[in-house]
Amino acid sequence: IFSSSSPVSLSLESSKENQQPESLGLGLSPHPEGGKSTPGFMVLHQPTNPLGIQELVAMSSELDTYAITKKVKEVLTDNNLGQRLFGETILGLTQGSVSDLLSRPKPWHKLSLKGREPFVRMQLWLNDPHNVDKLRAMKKIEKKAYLKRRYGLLSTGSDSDSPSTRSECVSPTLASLDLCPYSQAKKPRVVLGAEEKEALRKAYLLEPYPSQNTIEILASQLKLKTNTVINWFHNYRSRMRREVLMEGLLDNDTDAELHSYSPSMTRSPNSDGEERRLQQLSGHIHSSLPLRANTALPHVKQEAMDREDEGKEGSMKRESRVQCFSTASRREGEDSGMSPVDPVSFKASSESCRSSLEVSLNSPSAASSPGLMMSVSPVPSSSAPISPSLPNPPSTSTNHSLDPNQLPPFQSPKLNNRSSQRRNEKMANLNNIIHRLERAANREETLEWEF
DNA sequence: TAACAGTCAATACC
DNA sequence: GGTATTGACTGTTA
Repeated sequence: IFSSSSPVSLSLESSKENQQPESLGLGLSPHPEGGKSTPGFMVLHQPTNPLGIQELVAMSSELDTYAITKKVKEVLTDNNLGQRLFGETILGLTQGSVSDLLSRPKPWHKLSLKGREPFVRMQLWLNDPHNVDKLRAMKKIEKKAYLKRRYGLLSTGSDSDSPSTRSECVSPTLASLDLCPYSQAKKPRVVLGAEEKEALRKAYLLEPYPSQNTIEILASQLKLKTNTVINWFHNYRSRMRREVLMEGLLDNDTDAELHSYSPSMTRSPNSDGEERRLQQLSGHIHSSLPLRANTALPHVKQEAMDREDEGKEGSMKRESRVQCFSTASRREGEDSGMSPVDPVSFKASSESCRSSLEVSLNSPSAASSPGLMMSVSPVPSSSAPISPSLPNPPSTSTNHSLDPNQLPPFQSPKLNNRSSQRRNEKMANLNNIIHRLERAANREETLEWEF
């Protein structure tokens, strides 16, 4: 995993003799710069290491983040150790972050220094021969503390600020007495409805980088705060990007790895309760977009559109969008190897073509726009997912993914949700898409990208 | 200053 | 009870 020339040589192979037990093991403080800490779990983080974690990170050569997370997951599950315990004790992260990291590790070269930190910590932890024992010890301590609290033996001492309780008030009684200064500051979490998400997703497909105006229109029509819409776009772009990175990572992986990897990695960033079910029909990021024609959508149309001849402009705009997308993917194909649907690469072309993105979200032109075309209809790869030379021209074709009647029959999610065969089909489907896009980009087949 | 990376934490899911 | 998802936030970057 580490090159031999690495100044800091870490290896997945645990080596007892070449490491200071505490410095390469659990001895690193998760927050060397005095950042937010996780009280109650610092026992194992005595700052005995002469090198700070950041130095280690900076000196470290490339790590195989995928191998590390895979190994960590293995160790954790084999030893029945939870992500929360591991995250708070070893990484200084919360359970959700750990889950995220473990199921969707970014490639090393795509990580910032800060982003590399948890992986270095994981590597150090893996190198520690007593890693599991230490975590088990922590688990015991936690359990004891929990029992103490539970059976009323809790003093106001250190137990009360353990991670499991630190976000709460000391007790519900105190909270009800308004003695908790944070109880009123808490905002209720916004939970977007399925239709809102769908509308946002469609808007994203049309315009991954919406203008302020578009954002405001979206917000008002969906009755959301503009910040919520902005955040949604940020998050979605970010998670899209990561998803694409993961696909790339998988692409380079062996078939055996593919089979053994966590099913969650093929999930799209848009998965949630309802959509998880839809993912039976469509595994990856593009094909999982539930584009139902009958969904109520906000009418997002930029003002300029009103001044133009929509009928004539419509098809031209669609062509223009295809052209833009093509440019983006060609550029991508040349450098990082990222997928052509990466929003970063899309941005340049998107912006340069922004004036051509004036498409009503619920207009027929939107339904058949190439942006939506990219959301491949949810058919298994075995049924020829994409044909660059589909017979129907954009202006007259009906997008299959928009027609609920064309969806495969709905099946119980539990029947095949974890089916590795289906997963592989989906992955093959995605790879097929990407390769076709790249090939088409290289050949400049800008008008044949219809799926 | 917009977009980003990384993360938290509420909540849904298994 | 553990894990995954996701809206919101903070700090960084270009």
